[in-house]
Amino acid sequence: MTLQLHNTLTRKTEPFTPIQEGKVTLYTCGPTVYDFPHVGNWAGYIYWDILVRTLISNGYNVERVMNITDVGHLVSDADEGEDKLEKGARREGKSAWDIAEFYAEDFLAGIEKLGLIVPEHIVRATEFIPQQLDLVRTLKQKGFTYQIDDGIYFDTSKFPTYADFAELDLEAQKAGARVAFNAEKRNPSDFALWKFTPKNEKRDMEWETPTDLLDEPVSGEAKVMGFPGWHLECSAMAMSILGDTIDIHTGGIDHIPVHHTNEIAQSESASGQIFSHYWLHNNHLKVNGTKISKSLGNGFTLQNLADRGFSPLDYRMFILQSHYSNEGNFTFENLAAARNRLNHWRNVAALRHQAHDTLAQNKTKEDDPSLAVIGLIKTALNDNLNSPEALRVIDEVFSHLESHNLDRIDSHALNQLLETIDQLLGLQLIATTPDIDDETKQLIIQRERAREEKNWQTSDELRDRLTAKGIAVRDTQDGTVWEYV
RNA sequence: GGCGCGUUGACGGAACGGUUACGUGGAGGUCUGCAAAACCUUUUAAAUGGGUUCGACUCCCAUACGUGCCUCCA
Repeated sequence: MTLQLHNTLTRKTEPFTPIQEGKVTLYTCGPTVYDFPHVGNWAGYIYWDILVRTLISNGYNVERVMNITDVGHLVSDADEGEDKLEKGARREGKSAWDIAEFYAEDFLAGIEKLGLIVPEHIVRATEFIPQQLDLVRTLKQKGFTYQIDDGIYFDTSKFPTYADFAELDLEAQKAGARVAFNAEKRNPSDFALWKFTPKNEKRDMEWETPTDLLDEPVSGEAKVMGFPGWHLECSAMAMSILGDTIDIHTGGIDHIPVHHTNEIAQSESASGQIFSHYWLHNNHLKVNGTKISKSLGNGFTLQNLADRGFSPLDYRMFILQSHYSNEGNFTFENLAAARNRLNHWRNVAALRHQAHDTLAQNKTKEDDPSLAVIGLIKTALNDNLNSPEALRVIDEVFSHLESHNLDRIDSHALNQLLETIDQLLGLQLIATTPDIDDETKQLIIQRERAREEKNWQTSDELRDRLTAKGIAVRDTQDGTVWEYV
């Protein structure tokens, strides 16, 4: 099956065809680094990691950009207009730069813990200020911008297809708007490309506004300091690194109506080209049936999970159990179910240390269930990243393997299956299931001897010693099999 | 007020117009020196009401409930 993806642009699941044969350019909207990422944030990154792995398994060379938003992402609550980074800095008594650095590092550490493939380009908004200003300049020269008191704005009425991507009803929104909008804006949907630092205010992060971007002097000041609007960075980074048109752009569904709509407007207005051929959006994760929000305190972090005894890979398994377009529900009970499933898989993976590859010669896909299922896993993922289906077929083959005696298992084929699962799903089954040491093996052999002599007391003692080492044994018709406790 | 999405068994969660999803948990059983694991069985599955159809969890309509977004909130 060729790769099919659901494209938000067309609202259809369609075959994937890259611009350039054999190569995929991919942009993933990354985090705003003002706090620890929570489980909902990570869910998206896990799903897009599966996308990358699936693309690679289809033979594509993937070049991927992920941004780290370290400036310009404003809050909208009571203290409207404030920058999240600056706010975080005030909260913690540090500078915005310190805040960005700290949480960016934490994010990168999380990528490592979850076994996510690191994007080729992880770039920070503050490293791309000149490119962002260039983009504003181009838009200004083409007549898409205007200046008001607090910044330079994009005139969405100049981009006739503005409402198409999110299927917005701009008139209806105008009528029903809850929040009073900036009266100086020409259209309610217009958004800031570049904001001016308010008078009598000193930001940690600000840059001089090039004079050629200004329609008129601001309050007679010689130097006008400012900072980029939040949407600008993604367009500037994507186009300057990957080109005017990219293959795939991913993000959370919340980005459809505003952020991605604005990205499309400013990018396509500047370049005159299609910005991205495919747009993929992950649904949001709920916690205990409700939205994740700061005020509820339900935005669990990886550290919160670790405190309760759950590993990042347990969480990865939990996420893969539901489809990226499905609204997931996180509870610790469900996470425990995922952990149990993963532990079960690890014990199947451990069978490779105990089986032989005597059957390996002349093995074909038809002969061996382990090899046969590899194709099924790829087919599932090629069907719009259907990870739950992939897990299902793995469960089936694992169940099949377990129900047979060891001598029916081909360790060579099992190894190949495990490698494939690790490549496609990143569950690190091989890395987390080392062989037992020689001393432990000796204990198992001694116990088998004791059992042959029907010396139950000795064999039970040996079993206890093995348990203390974290190894459980089960006695089958053709010998003892060990597992991790 | 506007626009949208969802509602599957104890819990999570897929596919599919007609066949046991699968996983986790509970109960019983087989096997076993005892265990464990595995296997088998079981744990009334499709919010409600209509319709289309030979046949609907799967398509259409309505109702209820839940939920998301509405201009800088993952």
